[in-house]
Amino acid sequence: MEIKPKKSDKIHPFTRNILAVIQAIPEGCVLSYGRVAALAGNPRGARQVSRILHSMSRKHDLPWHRVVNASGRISLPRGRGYELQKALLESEGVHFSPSHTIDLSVYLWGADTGV
DNA sequence: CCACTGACTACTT
DNA sequence: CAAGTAGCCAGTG
Repeated sequence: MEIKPKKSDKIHPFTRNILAVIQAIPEGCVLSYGRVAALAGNPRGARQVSRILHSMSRKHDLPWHRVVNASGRISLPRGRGYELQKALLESEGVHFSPSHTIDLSVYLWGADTGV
């Protein structure tokens, strides 16, 4: 029978790439929205990443907590997941700075020790 | 199909 | 560092 992609071909490949990228993030590492979007093939799609997380994280098992903004900070407001994300990251070995920021030079996926 | 929204980013003041 | 402005693009109503 003919091979049909079927299955969620309603969404753009970009959207699906985001899911793949996020699921590919190793523990103890993080990625910025812009980075995920770039790896997905759309360096301008940072905003879409957040949207996808909202829509897909419910049905997919996405480690959304490994996604932070370009400043290495959690974008979620307090009481809306901020503390949850922070807890999940710390549980994976990600340390936070005194200013609630993550050292991207150390934890950003693909980044070295910063040296 | 049009309008609005949004877990963003970068630049400027 | 904070606030304002602009660009960006897919999901939802």
